[in-house]
Amino acid sequence: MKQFKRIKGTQDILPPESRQWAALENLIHEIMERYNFHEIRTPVFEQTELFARGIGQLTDIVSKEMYSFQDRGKKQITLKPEMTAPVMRAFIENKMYAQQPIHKLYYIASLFRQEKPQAGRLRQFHQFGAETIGSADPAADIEMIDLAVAIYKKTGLKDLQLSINSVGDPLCRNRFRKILQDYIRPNLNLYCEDCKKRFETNPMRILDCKNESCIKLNEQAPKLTDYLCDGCAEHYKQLKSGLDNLGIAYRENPYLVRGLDYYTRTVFEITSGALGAQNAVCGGGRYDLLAEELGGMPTPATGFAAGMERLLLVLQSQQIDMAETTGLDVFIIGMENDARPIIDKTLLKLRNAGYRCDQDLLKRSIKAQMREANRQAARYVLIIGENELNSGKFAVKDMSNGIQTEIKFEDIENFLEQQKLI
RNA sequence: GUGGGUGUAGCUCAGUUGGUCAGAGCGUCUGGUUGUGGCCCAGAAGGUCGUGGGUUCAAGUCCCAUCACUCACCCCA
Repeated sequence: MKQFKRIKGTQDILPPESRQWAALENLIHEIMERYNFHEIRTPVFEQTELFARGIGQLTDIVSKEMYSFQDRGKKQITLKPEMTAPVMRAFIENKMYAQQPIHKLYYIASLFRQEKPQAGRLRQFHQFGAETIGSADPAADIEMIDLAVAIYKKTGLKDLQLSINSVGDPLCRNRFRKILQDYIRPNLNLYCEDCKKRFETNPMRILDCKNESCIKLNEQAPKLTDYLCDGCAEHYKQLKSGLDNLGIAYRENPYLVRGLDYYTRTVFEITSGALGAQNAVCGGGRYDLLAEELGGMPTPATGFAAGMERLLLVLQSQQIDMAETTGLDVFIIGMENDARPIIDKTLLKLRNAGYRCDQDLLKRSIKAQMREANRQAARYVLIIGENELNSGKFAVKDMSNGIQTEIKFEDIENFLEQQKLI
């Protein structure tokens, strides 16, 4: 028989690994609510055009990485490759601006990008993130960075690096673009092939090139932060002093350019040395023009997105276990068929009372069942065989010390109560 | 799309210049006195050595192809 395999770039998250995921998700919910962000959930797919318009036609994501298809109604559909555009779409479509002037939203979502998989990069992957829609104040950017840092800190992660930059607004960016092109043009033929292509389409990216000779050529290159307009410069200055005020360490990286077209002013990135080549664990920034681009009223906004697989990889490399491993409170071993009703009722009663309990479902020998109880790290084992059926008492074994006592069937809950397991 | 690496029991891997090479550890199962775990001991189950060709008297072991996985480039979370 043919066996099925998962699609390339996808993963099965199995126990016990799934416990790490649940712990991380719980932590995200907790911190987000603490910062007064509220969860938003959007569909896994959207009209293709939403992403083409929102993210930018020329970006790698849109031009070559989207999972797009035509549905039976001949509509162009795309599995969402990122969350900011869908969130903004939902904000506009649901007229959320009419409820109140500012919305602080967060999400945990599965995203899809058809790239070649490698360490820390999958085709179906997960991000959590937040968006503050409605505020142009640098305070919103500061809170956003603070929020991301707070979540990482809470996981116990160490050695993360925060990089920040300002990419200005379209006016100062276009002005800078010409200045930059003028600087590069005389030496353009010395740059790598990729950069030659970028020269017209996205010259800012040339500054971000990792090619050694390009890095050399760029050493004296002008920096956008030196050419910001007054408004953008002031915004950037306030961002930095705000981070200083919170004691959040950052590194200014004038060459930090993000891959999505919608960013304005603030951009930032958090990286970890513990990862391989895909070391960006979080990226974000301000996107004041996206709402208009998607057909809404001009609405300033800022946000970030963080990769959960990558975060979990770093946690693993730093040997941080977020999911406390707890064994069972009670494991019930039965040896007689007649014990079935008592086992079932006891389990129901104890589970309702909040104890973690289980039983053997394979009709195994008592020895095998004891081994199972041990494997499950059960604290107490209740044994019920012929003798116990006759006496109306469980043989109760404390697995931590091997001491065994007898407890009446109906007294078992009181007994456990006294042990203060919960 | 481009390049590198790897594919042997459920898992992690040994398998020398082609000729007891089909193995180890872990895991699983069974047993080590009557109805009792962990440690220890004994035993068992489990693999057409990714797949398909080829070379050879003989191929996990060489050659070719193919598939899968993986890492890196590009880019990104």
